[in-house]
Amino acid sequence: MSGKPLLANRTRLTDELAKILREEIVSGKRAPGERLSTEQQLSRIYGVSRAVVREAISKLKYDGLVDTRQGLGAFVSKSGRSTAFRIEGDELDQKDLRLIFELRTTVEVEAAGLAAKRRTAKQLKSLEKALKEIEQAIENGQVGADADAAFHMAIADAAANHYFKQFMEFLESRIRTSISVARLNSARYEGWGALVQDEHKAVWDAIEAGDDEAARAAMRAHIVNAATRLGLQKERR
Amino acid sequence: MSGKPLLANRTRLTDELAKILREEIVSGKRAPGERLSTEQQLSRIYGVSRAVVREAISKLKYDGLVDTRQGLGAFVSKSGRSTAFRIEGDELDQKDLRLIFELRTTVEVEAAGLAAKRRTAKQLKSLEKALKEIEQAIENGQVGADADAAFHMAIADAAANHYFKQFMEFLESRIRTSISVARLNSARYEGWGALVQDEHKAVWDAIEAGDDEAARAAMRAHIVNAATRLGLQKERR
DNA sequence: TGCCTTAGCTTGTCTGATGACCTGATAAAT
DNA sequence: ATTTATCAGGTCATCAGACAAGCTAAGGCA
Repeated sequence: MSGKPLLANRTRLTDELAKILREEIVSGKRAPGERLSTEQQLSRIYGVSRAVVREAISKLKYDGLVDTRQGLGAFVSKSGRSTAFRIEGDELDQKDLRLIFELRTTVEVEAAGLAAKRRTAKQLKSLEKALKEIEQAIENGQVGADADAAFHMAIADAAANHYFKQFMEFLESRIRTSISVARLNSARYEGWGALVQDEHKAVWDAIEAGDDEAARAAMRAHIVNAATRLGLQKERR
Repeated sequence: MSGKPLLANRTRLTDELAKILREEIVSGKRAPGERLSTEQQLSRIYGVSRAVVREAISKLKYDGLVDTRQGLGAFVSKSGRSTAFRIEGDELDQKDLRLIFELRTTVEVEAAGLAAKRRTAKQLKSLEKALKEIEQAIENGQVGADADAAFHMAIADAAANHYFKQFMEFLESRIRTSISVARLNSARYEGWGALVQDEHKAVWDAIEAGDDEAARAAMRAHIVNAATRLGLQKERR
């Protein structure tokens, strides 16, 4: 007997309504500051319960598109812009991945520079530890993706700006699955791991020396090479 | 009687619960893939109604931290990390504002560099138009915040990377209110507007000339100066 | 064994009700 | 007449209970 919706493709009423309302706002159909219909009205208009309406509005409120005030109603917020930075979609195509890598490069390069200037002795230790773990992973023939991520996060720590760290974590986790896929398709060759480790070492040396310009250059080289290895861009220079 | 919460600082139960659950997940207390307590259990545990629990979970689901499946339950998503980048809090203090400015500087500097390399004739026109509008606003004695934002967004357009643009928009809108406050407290003096406009002009010149390094330098100088004017950092150099 | 049914749990949705909060009008006090 | 207190109505925030839809697993039946 059917039982079709085994997949999670069933759209919840809540999501549908949220999508409709969002469209109306971002398209400018509803002006900033304008008051939305009441929950009861929306409930009648779209033929759903008030609970669904509330959850839908809750989403928009969460994104900063609307503000609600008890006893007053819900209003389109002034800015009309989202207060969250999102990267939609599960599977990112090469083009998007390349663009995101561009953003990531920018942030991580600067983070390396800041780390060189600000790193504490303790943070240097963490970096060294991460470096050694990558080395071990490579020796064991593993990919070392986790250790690699730990190294980058240690740099973010040393940059002493938790917004950098949060954003780098976000980007990393967002592209992680796509990268795993790309990694499988990327060519491997003898000495691959040693090459990567040389790049890491260069970044570490610069950070230890407190040379921010060198750290930036080393990190840029590392990420550009990583992108190249993943087939995201042509060889550079 | 009380009736204390006349201010809008009243925290909704929904937000409180969402915050608690979020903490548990990002801190790793709840492992990826793990099943959350049922709505009824959470309802009992935290002493709130199921509707509140549902809205709280809905937020986490929206951020990609949990997945829910009808008849099964709610699960911490595999990555355990958010698919959205947020900056919480309404009023940001000077320290946070300074850190965010650091991130913003990084991204916008690179955007200016990319714009210098990629800008089309049409985008150059848009930039010029925005520049003139700022000039006009200054002549009329206005602050020209909107025109200024338009200029920066035009640069983001020219950078030909919509993730840069989205992120710049996000950061701009996120710190806008805080900046307005800071702006009121910042000292103004004769020739203030002309100085700012000179900085904009320098950025424009470099982008028009296609000189990415000059564009980066000019944008960096502009934002650092802007931060200084807002009292976010000491004079540099 | 292998298929099928069914019971029980969980999320999704609905309904109705109460309390908190805001606005605007009205009544009371000065 | 102006200000202050009170009230009524609308609206969101929260609650409680119920049913529908989807899933799992344990038994029942061939």
